[in-house]
Amino acid sequence: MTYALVDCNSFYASCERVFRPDLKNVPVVVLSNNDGCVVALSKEAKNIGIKMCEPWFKIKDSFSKKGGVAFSSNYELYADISTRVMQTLEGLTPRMEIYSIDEAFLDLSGINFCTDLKEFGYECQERVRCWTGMPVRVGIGPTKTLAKAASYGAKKYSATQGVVDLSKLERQRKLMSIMPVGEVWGVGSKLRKHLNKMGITTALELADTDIKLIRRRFSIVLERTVMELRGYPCIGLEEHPTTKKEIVVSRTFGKKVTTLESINEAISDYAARAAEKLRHEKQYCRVVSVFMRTNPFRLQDQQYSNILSYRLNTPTNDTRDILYATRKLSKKIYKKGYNFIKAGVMLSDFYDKGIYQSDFFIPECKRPKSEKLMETIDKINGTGEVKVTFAAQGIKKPWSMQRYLQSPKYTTNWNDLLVVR
DNA sequence: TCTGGGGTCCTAGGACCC
DNA sequence: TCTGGGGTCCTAGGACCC
Repeated sequence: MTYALVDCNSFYASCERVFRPDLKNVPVVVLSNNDGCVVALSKEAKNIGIKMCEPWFKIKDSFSKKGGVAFSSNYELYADISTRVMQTLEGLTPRMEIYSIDEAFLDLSGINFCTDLKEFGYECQERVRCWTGMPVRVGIGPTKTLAKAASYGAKKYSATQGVVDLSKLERQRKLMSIMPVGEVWGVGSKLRKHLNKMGITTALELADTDIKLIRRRFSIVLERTVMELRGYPCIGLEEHPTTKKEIVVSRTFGKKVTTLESINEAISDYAARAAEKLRHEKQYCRVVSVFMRTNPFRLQDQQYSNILSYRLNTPTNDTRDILYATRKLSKKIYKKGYNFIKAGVMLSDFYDKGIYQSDFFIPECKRPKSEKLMETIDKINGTGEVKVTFAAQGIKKPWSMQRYLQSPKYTTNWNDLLVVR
């Protein structure tokens, strides 16, 4: 096998730059919801010492003084640019897997017979840059884990100009010998600490560790990672997205919420969004859960966190059924006298349409014309600004998130089209 | 004042069955 | 004196990913 991992450089920050060429060479950061903390940063921002996940309020002043520019998250823009990048890549290979909003695995089997793989990598870069304005790097290897490692090398060492080919064993071992084990795909902070204690600090040392020992001390997951590092593919290409097993919609509130009424509004809003996602998956759910919690960073506040589930008699994807369940649940777990900062809705136990075991003793109560109604709502809400909502979702939504620094939706809203004077 | 959101997979342990 | 063995299913929790 030969895989290529195509990875966008500082994806969100690069998206902000696509329509703002003046930001070239300027430190750029993108913030999480409510302008909470840094979730993406350009190379220039890294160079002036900004770190991933840093709370914005702590670095705001010094960052602006150094000439940096910050943006609130603009997911409409990022999703659209992502689609363009993926469409461009699809033209370069017969088989590919969209792995995340900013990464794709390409199957290069066969391509290595017609062209030099490194050359192919540069062609990829050039085409994506030309067609979408997005800078990418390309890592190539015989397994997905090695392709990931190659991408790490391409990011870390500028001499590679963003393309690394690990087809050859000696190249694999050379890079792995200088790659910290924590950078390996599948090794997180907990595993890293554990491995370090055993004296394993580089990717190469992990690759050379006895496989039986790995299986005994850890699990089959790490065993696969080790085999992949040795060049034996254990993780295949997933071309077609699988149906989801759960759907979560949760948000931190723009400001603290104390009354059941407001928290109910927020939860109903998330429930409606979750139901919409469920219908998009063409699935029906049987279990609905609700959770809410206070702000753990406010040590002076009384803390409370709870989650509760409700099992419906019949799987549904009708927003009204889900709203009924979430209303019951939030009433049960809500407690007076607490400052809530976050809540969420979770849907699980999915079924395909009409395929489920119904209860012998409880008569089914199907809502009339449910499908047509939901379809119509989704259609209206999918077209633009005008939204049909349920009364429970509230009107003013004082709890909704705050985004003070958002860029225009250049590619998805007519009013936000770029104007050139 | 102020700290994100959305997923998957694996394992251990308990309940329960014959 | 002495109390088995084998299996499934479900759930919670932990780890990882972007």
